[in-house]
Amino acid sequence: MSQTVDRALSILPLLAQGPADLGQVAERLGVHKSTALRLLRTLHEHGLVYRQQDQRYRLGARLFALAQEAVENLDVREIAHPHLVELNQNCGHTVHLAVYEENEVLYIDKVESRYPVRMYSRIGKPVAITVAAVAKLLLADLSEAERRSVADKLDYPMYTPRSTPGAAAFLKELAAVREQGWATDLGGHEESINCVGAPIRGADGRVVAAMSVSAPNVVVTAEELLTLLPLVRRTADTISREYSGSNRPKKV
Amino acid sequence: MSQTVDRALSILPLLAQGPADLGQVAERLGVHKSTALRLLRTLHEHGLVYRQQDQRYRLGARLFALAQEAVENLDVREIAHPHLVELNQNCGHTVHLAVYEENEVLYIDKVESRYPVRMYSRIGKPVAITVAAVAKLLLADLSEAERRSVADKLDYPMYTPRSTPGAAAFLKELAAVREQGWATDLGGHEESINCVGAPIRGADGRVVAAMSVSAPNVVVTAEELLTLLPLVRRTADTISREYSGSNRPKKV
DNA sequence: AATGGGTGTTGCACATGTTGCAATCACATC
DNA sequence: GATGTGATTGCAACATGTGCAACACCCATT
Repeated sequence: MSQTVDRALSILPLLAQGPADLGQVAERLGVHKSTALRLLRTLHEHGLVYRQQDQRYRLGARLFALAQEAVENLDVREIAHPHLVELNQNCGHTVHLAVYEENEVLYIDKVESRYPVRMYSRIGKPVAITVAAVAKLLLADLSEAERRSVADKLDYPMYTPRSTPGAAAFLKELAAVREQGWATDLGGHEESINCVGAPIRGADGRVVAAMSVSAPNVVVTAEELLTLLPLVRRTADTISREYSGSNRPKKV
Repeated sequence: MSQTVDRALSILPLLAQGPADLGQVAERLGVHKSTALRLLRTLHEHGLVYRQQDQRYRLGARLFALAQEAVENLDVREIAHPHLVELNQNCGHTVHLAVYEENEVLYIDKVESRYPVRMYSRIGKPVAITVAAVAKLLLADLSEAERRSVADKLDYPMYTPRSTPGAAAFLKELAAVREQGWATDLGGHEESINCVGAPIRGADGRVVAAMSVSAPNVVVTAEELLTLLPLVRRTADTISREYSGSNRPKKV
């Protein structure tokens, strides 16, 4: 909508891939060097872009600070956190909290497993959307049309033989999740890791976030993990109630 | 330098404080509503801004993803990480890695304490710059003029009675740190928490990052923590060597 | 139903801010 | 000291962004 801003913002994902010098930025942006320079300067003044000693540009510090402030202002996260910790203390496994936003699902909180074997994930990192239990929960709550539209847009990487193979299978899985009110990921992302998850709902019943417990096979089998389901659901419901109470919908 | 981009970017910190509606954004930006709308739309298209159900805007998901990608591409971080983990396994305490950038010091990596009592901190969060050991290390390496300039610009909040009280004291401390090649924070940020830190240097000898070990009084006394200093310094030196090797300076 | 205040949104004429060029500078390397 | 690469600046042309005013919309009142 605004050409200049559009160009400037296009620089960010470009630099996210690694540092680049003025010429590279200009070329990949399709503009004259002088134009790129001015845009970079503006980004620099706002701290979103940093200039290293060798003159190349990379993403700057304020970006982290912003992302940090943003995530800390999310109501759900704040309310959920103590409950996630408690759950972690009860079962010892890694606990995740995730939200859906514009075709992406991302972790906004995490409590690390107390076992030495941990799974890799990081707050802010986009979730493997086609297989993760939290992703299924969040997408399952969308309208029929939205689910279809999102499912069509996605890629279906076969992380493991048990990954969701395509849109049809995914939609079927979402329907099942919607029906039963909880979700699993049994080795769909990494062969040896299983998850059980449950949705967190706002006062209007819509899913605002999803949480899950993950553990590797070497610690507990999938069956054992499933016995935690009631506990996970209870925790999610507690958070839902607390969230609904403090956050009465202003509209709708 | 670019008015439009400048205005658009000014929206981000504004939204970081909490969601705002179109009118508020326009007012705080000092522009017409229609202008603010177009800027917000552009930010929205790039995923930096999200529109919630009640029409208000808040920071968007892509911001996290960007910050995430950026931090993962930092060379020092990648090289340092395994060493930080090893150090953590040897001593059990929380280990931090931080860099300096444009008047800010921020954590770029962290390995959690294995003790139940943990200190609060988070990757991406700006460090308490006047008291943290890592901040002292990073600032101590700046030129005399830069140190003076930064020291003057800072605030000196008295987190505890042992916080650095002002610019003069801070500069003196920096000189000492520069001299001795390591730094501490003994209860300067939180009464009961102590840190010891050491610098990580590039091939040209300049400090590129700093690391520290932190532990609360209840776990180890300050004296006991100081006995870890040789280990911390050794780890920092190892990282420095590895970093210098893989990262020969292109210029200067 | 009708009214009114509060939003967010669109179309448009004007001029401001942005663009690309070409020239210049900074700084290596040969 | 010449040569090449990349960053930077000044400037004139004009594409872009701007504010205005009108409109659409939602909700609360009467």
